[in-house]
Amino acid sequence: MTPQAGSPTLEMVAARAGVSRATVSRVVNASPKVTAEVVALVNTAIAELNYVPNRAARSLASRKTQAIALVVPESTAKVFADPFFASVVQGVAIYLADTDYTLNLLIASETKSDKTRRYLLGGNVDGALVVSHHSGDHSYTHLGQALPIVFGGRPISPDASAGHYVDVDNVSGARLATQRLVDRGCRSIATIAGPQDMPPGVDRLVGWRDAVTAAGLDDGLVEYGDYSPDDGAAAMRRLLARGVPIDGLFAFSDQLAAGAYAVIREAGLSIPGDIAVVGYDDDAYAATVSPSLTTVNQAPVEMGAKMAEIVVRLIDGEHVDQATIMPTKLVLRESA
Amino acid sequence: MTPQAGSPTLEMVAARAGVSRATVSRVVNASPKVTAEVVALVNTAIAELNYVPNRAARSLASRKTQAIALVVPESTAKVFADPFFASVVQGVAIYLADTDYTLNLLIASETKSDKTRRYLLGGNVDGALVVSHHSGDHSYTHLGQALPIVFGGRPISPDASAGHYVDVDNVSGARLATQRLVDRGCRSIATIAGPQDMPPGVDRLVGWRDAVTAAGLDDGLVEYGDYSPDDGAAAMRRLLARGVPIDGLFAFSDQLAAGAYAVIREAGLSIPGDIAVVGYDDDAYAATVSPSLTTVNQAPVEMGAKMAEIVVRLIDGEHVDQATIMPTKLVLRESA
DNA sequence: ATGAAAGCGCTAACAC
DNA sequence: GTGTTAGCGCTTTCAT
Repeated sequence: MTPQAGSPTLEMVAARAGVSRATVSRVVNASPKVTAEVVALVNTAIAELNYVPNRAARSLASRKTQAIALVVPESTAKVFADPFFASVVQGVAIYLADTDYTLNLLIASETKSDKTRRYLLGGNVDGALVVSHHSGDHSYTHLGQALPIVFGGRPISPDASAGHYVDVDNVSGARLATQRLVDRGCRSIATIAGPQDMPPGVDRLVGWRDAVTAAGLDDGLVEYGDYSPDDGAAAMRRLLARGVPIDGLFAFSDQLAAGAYAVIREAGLSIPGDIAVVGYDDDAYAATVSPSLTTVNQAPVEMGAKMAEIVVRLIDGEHVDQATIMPTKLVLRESA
Repeated sequence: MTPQAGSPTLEMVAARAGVSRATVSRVVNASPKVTAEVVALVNTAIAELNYVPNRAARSLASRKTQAIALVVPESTAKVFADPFFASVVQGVAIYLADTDYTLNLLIASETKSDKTRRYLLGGNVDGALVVSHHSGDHSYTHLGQALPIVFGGRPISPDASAGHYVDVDNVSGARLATQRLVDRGCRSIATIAGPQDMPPGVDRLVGWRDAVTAAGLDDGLVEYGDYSPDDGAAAMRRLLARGVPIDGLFAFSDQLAAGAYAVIREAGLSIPGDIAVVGYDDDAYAATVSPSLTTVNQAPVEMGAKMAEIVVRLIDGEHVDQATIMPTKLVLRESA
């Protein structure tokens, strides 16, 4: 119980176990070529001393940081307000908690984006994860040459240099949602779509159109909005104003559906009686609202975990496909 | 433009600037005693070489990590699903982005809580932040002796050893909410309270009671729930079943209020006409629902920033009061 | 004000 | 299988 300044070092463990520092290092790093007896000896010393390896020293010597950066563009700072991204972060963190990697959370403000760049290139991390609202915002794409990077969301135009990414299958998610409407007998299915300048908006529209035309229905009932309840309400109003009867609605987000709900009620129509509706995201609102909303769940936690799994494999030098698409599932509730 | 393996080192900068490594180090660390000319010289070399100091080496030599851990107990993994915590995390991250500290996000699973402990004590970080749903869960409290720690949320029974914490003023938040009801003329104000085994629940009840009794009203209209919409609905049903007229309701969370909304409508009562209601949290639901919900905003982003500010000051050896209480504000909307 | 030199705690050849 | 020996890139006395 000799009082020691600071924490015990590898050298102290070596002394106590009566072996060399190299051997202790081997044990700590689970090298296969160390006698079982020696391993036991060393582990005992480690336990007695309550030894914890010093990361800085380890990184310096091994030239590995055992750290992974999670970059969140500040414009997307609401990321955390968005349950989808919050869950992605959670998935990443939980996955990494089971590895020896540490997670460095970075808020990359636009103004000093090269502070982030320097950080990533400065040898502070072994790899990086980038999540953004603007899946097109791959301003870090070219860093992919310098260190393993995995993006959340598909780049606008995926080319060879776009790097690795994990995306959600928006096309089939939307198709699933719309098919549900078809299956329950809807014959006039409208959609409140999102902006067409970003992949999710484009893909979901494709999915909706796929299902609608496959069923031999009209694919003209489209109005656009920007994922907010207000936009959803406005779009629904325009849809109703067309004068054509509508018996099914697919909204590109639960928030958009929220706005539509209000307008449908105002019009004296019932859900799902007169109009069945399906949303997208499976956010907190979906389960809470009345009637509860049938919606598409994108398994964001799994997506985050997958992203983390991929950087780690990339760091280990493994080959990983450029694109990884996560499946979506339909959550049936009362609205459709 | 000599091709160099890896990134430029301090030594290379020194060579290029024609000074010693010590001098470069001084410039990098903004030491006051270096001639302006030399500083300029060195900075030029740094810029030309695109030099970025190696963190590991720096930590090893200085015995500082320039990193702060943000610990999130896994039981609270839904933290990210909870807008309040998500915002706290955001506040922390944004604050630290402006400092030289790096943020290490840790999900501490109960099962291997000492992996976390070892990490914190292993010299990996200079300080730590702990946020938890169970503000009573201060299982890391005693680590406060070993390194600066700041908790989010007040400990069950704050004593000298409880360490530093930042909390929201739940008492006055609840008082504010209830007073609003009093001010608009409600004479029979009920509350759907949260569990009384945690500080927020206790404090908000105190605040409600304060305001209600100060107005000379009955303080018996209390029912409990666990912050979910379902519990809110059940509690509201019990409240209505009492047979006493109610014209005002204070719910301990917006989710609780969501449940109450449904029941109030079922009963054919209007909001705020028959019953005015005030929630707590100002979550996404509050603004979306109809009528929009008057609620208490706890400024979670500011709370996160404050926590970060405090650890940094603690790390710098400054004295900081054990408790820091953040103010809350009432957000007026349609429901009250 | 600047330089020389001695490590910080660990890993990684290379010997044995 | 285990020990020896160099560093990894930086900070920091201590001289000058």
